[in-house]
Amino acid sequence: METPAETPWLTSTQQISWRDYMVGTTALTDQLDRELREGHGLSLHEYEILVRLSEAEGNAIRMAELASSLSHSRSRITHTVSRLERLGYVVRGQCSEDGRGVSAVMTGAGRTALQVASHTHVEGVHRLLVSNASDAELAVLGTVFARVLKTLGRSRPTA
Amino acid sequence: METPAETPWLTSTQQISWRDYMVGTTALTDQLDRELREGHGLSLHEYEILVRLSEAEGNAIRMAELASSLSHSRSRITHTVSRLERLGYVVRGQCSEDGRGVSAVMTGAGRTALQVASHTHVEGVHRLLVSNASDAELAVLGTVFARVLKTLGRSRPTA
DNA sequence: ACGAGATGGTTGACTGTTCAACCAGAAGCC
DNA sequence: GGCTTCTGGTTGAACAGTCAACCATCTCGT
Repeated sequence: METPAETPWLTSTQQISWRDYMVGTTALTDQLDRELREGHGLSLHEYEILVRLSEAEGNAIRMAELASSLSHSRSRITHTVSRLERLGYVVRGQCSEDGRGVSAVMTGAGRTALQVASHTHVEGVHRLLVSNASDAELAVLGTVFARVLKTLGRSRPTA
Repeated sequence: METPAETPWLTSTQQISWRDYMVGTTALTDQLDRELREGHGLSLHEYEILVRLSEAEGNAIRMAELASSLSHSRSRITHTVSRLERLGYVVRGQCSEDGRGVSAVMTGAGRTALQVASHTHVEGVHRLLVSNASDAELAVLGTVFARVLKTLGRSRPTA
């Protein structure tokens, strides 16, 4: 922990890949977020929450589970869900079986908003990312980041 | 623009890849940012700016160029450079050849801070990403996002 | 040479995220 | 039962980023 020991410097090829990835990801998420906001007044993060809810049993997911499934902090989820609640797309419900628990539940309006917005979103993902990668390449993205997630394991923020 | 025409829905395989990528990227950048902050009081974005400056002729780059090379808005660069200036790692300089131009110039303290922080950063990138991908896979990341950047072309924010 | 428009950069208000502090309920221990 | 500790969730302040408005300078057409 004291001496950095041998720092494993990246080769210049690796550096270039890393940089393209970093900048490209920034530009991509920025653009998707912008399109969703302009078209539907919904941020990309809000949209992702609605997607998770739409797939869940009873359209309900507990806050902590939402947090970990998106790699967001609990406090961030609290704020974002509050916004969605203000929009009328979600309501909070008490969780049976755990007195502390709170679950976010998607409303009918939320489902409708999601369905409308999904066209914009999916079209964007397709145009910007999917059409720029073969199925094999896209699969590489997926598996690499699945490994990253596994490496990070439970070391995610809990504030 | 009116009818969404045919929305190109993703296959479920594509969806899984997309989601792993999204969540994994969030977790990865979050972790790298955290390590840099805790170890060196520098955000990942600030660090990236210092890297660009360290590679530039005279350790100086114009604000707009910095913005486009990082896919950040100009206003964002203004704010971030101001922070770096407050830290003493950067100073602003008038740009010869263009009266409007301002260039960020890295100071000696900035170079030192960058060198120290680079161990943490590179070690993190290696541990979390590089060691989770073969060279070929890493290259795929790079080329895919290079294509994404090309697709986005000059449609990046300019505010 | 001059006006119209594009580009470069900053500012200030607003929105979103983080962080630390906090309360409430659950779980484990004796 | 009554501690202690851990987990779930919220809160409010501080901080980072966006957005729109703004001024200055450069560019180009005429």
